[in-house]
Amino acid sequence: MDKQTITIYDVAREAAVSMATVSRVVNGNPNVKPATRKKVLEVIDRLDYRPNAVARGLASKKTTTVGVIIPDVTNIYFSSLARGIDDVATMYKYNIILANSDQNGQKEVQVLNTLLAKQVDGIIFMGNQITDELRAELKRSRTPVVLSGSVDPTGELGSVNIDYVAAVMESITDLINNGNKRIAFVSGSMDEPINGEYRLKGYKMALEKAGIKFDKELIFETDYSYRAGETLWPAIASSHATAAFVGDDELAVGVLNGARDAGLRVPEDFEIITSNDSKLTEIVRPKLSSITQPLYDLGAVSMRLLTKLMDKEEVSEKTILLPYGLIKRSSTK
Amino acid sequence: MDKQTITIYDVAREAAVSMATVSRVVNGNPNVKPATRKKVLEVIDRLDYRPNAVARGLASKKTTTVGVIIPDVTNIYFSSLARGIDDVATMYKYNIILANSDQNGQKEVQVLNTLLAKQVDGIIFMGNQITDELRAELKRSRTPVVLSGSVDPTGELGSVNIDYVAAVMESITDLINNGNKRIAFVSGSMDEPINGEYRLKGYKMALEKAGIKFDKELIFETDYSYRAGETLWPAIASSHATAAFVGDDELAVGVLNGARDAGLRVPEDFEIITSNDSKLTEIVRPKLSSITQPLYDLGAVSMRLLTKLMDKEEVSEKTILLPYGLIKRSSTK
DNA sequence: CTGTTAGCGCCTTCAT
DNA sequence: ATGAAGGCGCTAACAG
Repeated sequence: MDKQTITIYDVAREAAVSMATVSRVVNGNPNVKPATRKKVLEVIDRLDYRPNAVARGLASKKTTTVGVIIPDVTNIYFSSLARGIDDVATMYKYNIILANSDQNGQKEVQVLNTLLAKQVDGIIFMGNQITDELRAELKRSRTPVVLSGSVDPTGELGSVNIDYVAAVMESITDLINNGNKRIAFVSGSMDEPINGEYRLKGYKMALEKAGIKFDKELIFETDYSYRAGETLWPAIASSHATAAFVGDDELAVGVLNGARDAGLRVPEDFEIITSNDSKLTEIVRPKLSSITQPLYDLGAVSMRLLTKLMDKEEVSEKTILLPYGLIKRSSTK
Repeated sequence: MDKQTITIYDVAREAAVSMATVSRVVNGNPNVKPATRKKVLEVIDRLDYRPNAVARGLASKKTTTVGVIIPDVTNIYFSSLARGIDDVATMYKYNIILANSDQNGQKEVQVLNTLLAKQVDGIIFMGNQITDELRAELKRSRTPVVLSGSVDPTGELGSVNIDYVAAVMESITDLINNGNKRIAFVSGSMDEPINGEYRLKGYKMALEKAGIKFDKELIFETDYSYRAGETLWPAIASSHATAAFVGDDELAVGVLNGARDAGLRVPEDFEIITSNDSKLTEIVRPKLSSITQPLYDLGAVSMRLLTKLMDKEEVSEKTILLPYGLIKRSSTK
């Protein structure tokens, strides 16, 4: 009936010591005579005792679990980050409660609240938009938070990502150097700072430097999905763009397939450069040129930063930028 | 400093009732006079009180969280299941602790133990092999378990999947009808029952029915990864197979690209049929023909089954088979 | 080095 | 309908 009935008290009795002592050996407290430690360990083993993490959490006010809010695990970009997060979490003895939010402000707030109710020691948030309500809740709870692969224009939250402005500027410049004058900018909602502020800025800077006039007809806003890219193709085609920068790999693959299924040759007739360098870029044909960013590391570093925050260590910089690169595969000339 | 200091006790004092009453309204216990309920609710709102789930878990012995052991979130097949699991979990007010195992027996046992230490109310396990040790641990803990998308030959664990034998048999038959006599069977480790028993059985049955002799040279065992498929291609080529059944989509894409990069035309020169009908099958060119299985639903149903088990409801059948299908896309004639 | 004693915040009988 | 009291299993001072 009961999950497990052996408590620290049983061990104490069997080993003829106090529960405090048992607690000490369980927690690796050095103040225990080797002999009694051995004895206790033996009893623990014999009784197959396992500390109840919930009770421990209540008493110590630390649950060794962190909440991870993710738009959709099914998206390879986010799941890659998640994997890095989990690995580092495990390394530091934490577990993660994963919750999908679909980038929906409502759900995010709700999920955050249940996470806080569960007394998570910290939170990692993925999502490109932070509603005011969410930000408010986040601040009210005095729980450490770090954004993973998401920017916070205000800089008040910990975050780790790459220099989107520079990365996009570089990739656009590349496209320009290949002779393209009309370059489509395809992304998710421009309301998301990462698109509307950072990436767009990089795009504009590159154009400006090359003396090309900005044309808002070349800006395409849609979802982060394969289907969205495919569907978008006709519109891109009629904009007379000869190349596209795309903000998400799945989306990029959609554009790629849209173009090819329409009879265009990539990169001869149309060039594409994408943003996340996920597995997908190598899986499709032609392989997609991409901004490279260390997805796994982004997650891993986020979690590492969070551990510091949770330990109340001093961190010199709450906003960490990881190196990015540009890899030319076969979707660009 | 403290995460949250308002306790049920504060609310009780402010509302001039006992904490028992507050507990009652919080838990929706009907034995509370509407008037006092209203008063309490008001104070709760004013003080912005939120029940501490850890304390609640300790007292009630239920944490409303379930553990999910997954080989790798980054694999689209598993993440699709995970998404279904999380959605249903949310629906039933549960949260999931997600832990990656890499299908490594050691890690699985370890992860299982920390999950149990955290007093999860139930466990969903994904992974194609259950080591004896793991099975033993699973049984010892009296925690409900259901396998999601994984078979348990012994049938003692709850599980939800599709009829792999029939599905594979059907797809192989299809390949045979297209004129193929030498069909490669590409899968993960044959030690995994899903491959070595179920799928292989379907494969053999189809051959037998068509009067084709089984040739073990056509059996290829490898990892579930894109790279593995690509790497495997030369071997497949030299086996003179004219078609392949593949047990995993990423792997199948690897084989596909391996074949195409080697100059073959698919499906004219080589046919491929894969197993999971994940997003990938539609993303690549040619699109992959596949056994179809409701990935999201597999996860969702698993979680639903788990809720029943956790509630100690009677379940007529612990092994649930969901319908599968076969979709002919462009990698088969 | 080891034991005692309070809680941690909430649920749950048992009375009233 | 409501209150009082005893845990749930463990940590954390505080004494010795």
